[in-house]
Amino acid sequence: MAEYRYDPQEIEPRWQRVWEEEQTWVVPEDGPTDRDAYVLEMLPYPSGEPHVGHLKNYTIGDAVAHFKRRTGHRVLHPMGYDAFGLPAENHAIKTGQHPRVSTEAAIASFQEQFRRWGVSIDWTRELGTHTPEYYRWTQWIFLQFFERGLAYRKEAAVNWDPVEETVLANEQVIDGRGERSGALVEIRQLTQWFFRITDYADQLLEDLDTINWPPHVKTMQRNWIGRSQGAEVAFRCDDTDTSYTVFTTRPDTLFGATFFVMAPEHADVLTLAKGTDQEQAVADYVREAMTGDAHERGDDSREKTGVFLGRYVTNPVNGEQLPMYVADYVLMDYGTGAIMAVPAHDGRDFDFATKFDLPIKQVIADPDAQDGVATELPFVGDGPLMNSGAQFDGQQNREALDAITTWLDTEGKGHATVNYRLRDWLLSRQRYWGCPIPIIHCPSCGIVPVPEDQLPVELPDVTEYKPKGKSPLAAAEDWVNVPCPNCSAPAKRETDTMDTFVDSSWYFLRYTDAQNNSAAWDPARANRWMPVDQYIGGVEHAILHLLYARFFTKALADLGLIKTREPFANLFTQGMITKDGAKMSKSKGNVVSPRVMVERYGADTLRAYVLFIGPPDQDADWSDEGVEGMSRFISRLWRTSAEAADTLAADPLPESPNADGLRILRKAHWAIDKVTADIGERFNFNTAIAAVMELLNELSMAKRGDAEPGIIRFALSTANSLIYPFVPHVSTDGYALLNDGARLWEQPWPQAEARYLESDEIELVCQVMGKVRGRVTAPADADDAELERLARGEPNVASHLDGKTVVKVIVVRGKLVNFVVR
RNA sequence: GCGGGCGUGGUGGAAUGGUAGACACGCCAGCCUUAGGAGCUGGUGCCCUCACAGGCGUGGAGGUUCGAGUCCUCUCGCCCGCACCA
Repeated sequence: MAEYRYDPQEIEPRWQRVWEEEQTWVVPEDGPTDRDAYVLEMLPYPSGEPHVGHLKNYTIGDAVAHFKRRTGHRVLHPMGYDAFGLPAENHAIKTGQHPRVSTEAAIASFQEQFRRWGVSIDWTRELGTHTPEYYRWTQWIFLQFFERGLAYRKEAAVNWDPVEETVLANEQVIDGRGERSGALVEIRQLTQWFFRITDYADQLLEDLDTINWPPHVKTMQRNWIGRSQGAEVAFRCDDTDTSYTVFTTRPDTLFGATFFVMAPEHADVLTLAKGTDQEQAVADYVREAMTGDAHERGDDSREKTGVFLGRYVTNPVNGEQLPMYVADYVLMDYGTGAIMAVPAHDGRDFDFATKFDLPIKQVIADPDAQDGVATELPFVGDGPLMNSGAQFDGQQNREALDAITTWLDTEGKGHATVNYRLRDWLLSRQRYWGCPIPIIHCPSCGIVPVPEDQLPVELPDVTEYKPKGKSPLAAAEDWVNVPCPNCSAPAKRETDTMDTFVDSSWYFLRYTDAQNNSAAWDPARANRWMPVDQYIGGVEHAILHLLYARFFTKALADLGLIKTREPFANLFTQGMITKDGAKMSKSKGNVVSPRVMVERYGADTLRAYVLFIGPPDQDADWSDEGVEGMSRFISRLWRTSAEAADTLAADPLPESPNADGLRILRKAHWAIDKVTADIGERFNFNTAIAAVMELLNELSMAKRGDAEPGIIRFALSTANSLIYPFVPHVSTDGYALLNDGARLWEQPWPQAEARYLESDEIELVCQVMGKVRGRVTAPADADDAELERLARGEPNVASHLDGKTVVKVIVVRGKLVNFVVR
């Protein structure tokens, strides 16, 4: 055995050279289009060098791509880089090095590692979102959206990250802090660019039913979109002769409204208070609320604050006068920025009413309480209405909800409506390293799109990357000052850049036609490949990237540029690899470097290890010992193959194998069946690898017995063939050794033969009262009576039946017999 | 608070309602070796036992079933997402 030494550092580059020279993974655009498959992993953000999370991501994707190829598909499996972004820019601020330089160094390192790992990528379609060849089309798409009103500019209260000195999208604010900087976000009133993603709220929600995604990701998207069915109801303020609309999901509680609350940001708050003795108090409160910390304001355990406005509105259902308040627990950006308060049936309103000593009026009877009077308020359950006028009293509240809405509608006082939590996507960033927004501001023409033939608007070089409240691009005066494309008067370019999530919202389309210099893509090519058959990435993108990409796809479909309305037909979200139970980070010093590991063990061992560590959708903890174990297995697989190739006669499979041969043949077909299902029907890569381990264990010198050489060779070839999607190099090498140089990647996937999946004998489990008392060998085709007879004959079973009455016998053919005794 | 997920040996994890712990790590013993972070063989849930036989065992408590890790109810713990969203 000693002379067969597994050397991944020799084997892996040797096969990589073959695949590189022959362009094995390039998928041509000509040829038949049936059996096409598009396998895609989320593109990496290139920074430093790849980590084990990348290794896992691309290993999963590569396994799927290889499996699909060998089961007869033409597979598109491309790679690119999400290359714009803040880390490179922050690095530039610190060092003065152009972000392009550090980014491209990182890209080079990623390319080198992906090749070293042997990932089967069609490199002819490689892209970087930071190249003018790519972002030209990002800008073009922006202009298409602009023309259709899907991209627009408005002044709004937006999230300002004081550390990054840029605005952020709602999706990038976590617990009131900037996603990257961790700094408390401030609210600023700014004019910014938005995408009208809210136009697609319903479609984004409904079409979730048409795609095969993990349920928890769908749920997260549903919650984020936050569709609420309810009603808009108008409350009139007679003093000022104006009407205020509120949104409520509970029109059934309208009769219980006892006061009215507006958000501090509401435009009319100051006007309403004007001339009342509350004027000063309101002004003070609003100023305080607007400058306060947004996160603290969002804390629902904080005591309620607010101020009386000195005015009243009329409750449209009963004419009652309700005092108006301003309070910061009402948010301007949900609903209408004003609410009707029903303290008896809403916790927040209840807290406010208690603090300000406002009336609390129960209008839904508690079915569990005598007289319906709830023992504890607020009461949020269901029950019949009370105190709601003769017309509605006694009706079940959920039914009354519709009745009241209908009544409001006929009275012209309100109507049914739907509200969303989803906000339009704020895409402007006051930063340098991003895609320039192709817009020119002209003093006379206003907002003018850059004409298509002037694209791309290239990012100019600057020397100062640090933002000073506005984009660093503003300092590039030669670039900023341009004639207006309309009237030729002096005008200025937009100096904000786009959120990097814009870049990654359409890259999967570009791969289908990556080298096209006259269009973003040829619709025929995009329609050929789209949607992506299998998308793979981290769950951290469940909302941001995955929602944005879906929005882009729908908008582009409405523009007639593609046919598909959903980008990713199947989604797989991989779990994180941790070390010692913690997320890997430089500061913790627990980072495992794939580069170092691959140098020590070879790529195949690492690839197999990250898949064997556990189910790939779950988090898993890295173990150096585990890698050792995988290294032993891979090495044993190769050594056994190499030795068999040298020492065993290359016989065909025998007509009638001996007992050992048959056993091994059966094990091989069992493994084919198991691995095929584990890869093809689920993502059970860990158990697929375990099945190949079992097969190899069966082939050890001690266990192979008298099995024929032809069968040993076949079983070893099968082991290599089955494990190929995970460890392409070693399996290709072993297979070639065993099969006279045959190329494994060109072999069809093995087929399990039914006649070897069944044996003519089974092990019959014998139970008494559900407890296993023995096992006997039985013919596979034995009938129930025969199985019962065999089970009764098992000595230990017999002793457990002795002196008992058998009241029932359960026979499961081919499996077990269970005696129920008394 | 709302929504989703997860609790199985010393460890990672396997188990269409039908043999709990596949496969692997670790550990123990043995072989081989000048040596081994190499290779090979065997053992390894816990209790009791020389062994056989037995008892216990999938966070906890009930239930359905001939039979429950798996299905149902309640409960405890952990993780993730959203959260003053009217």
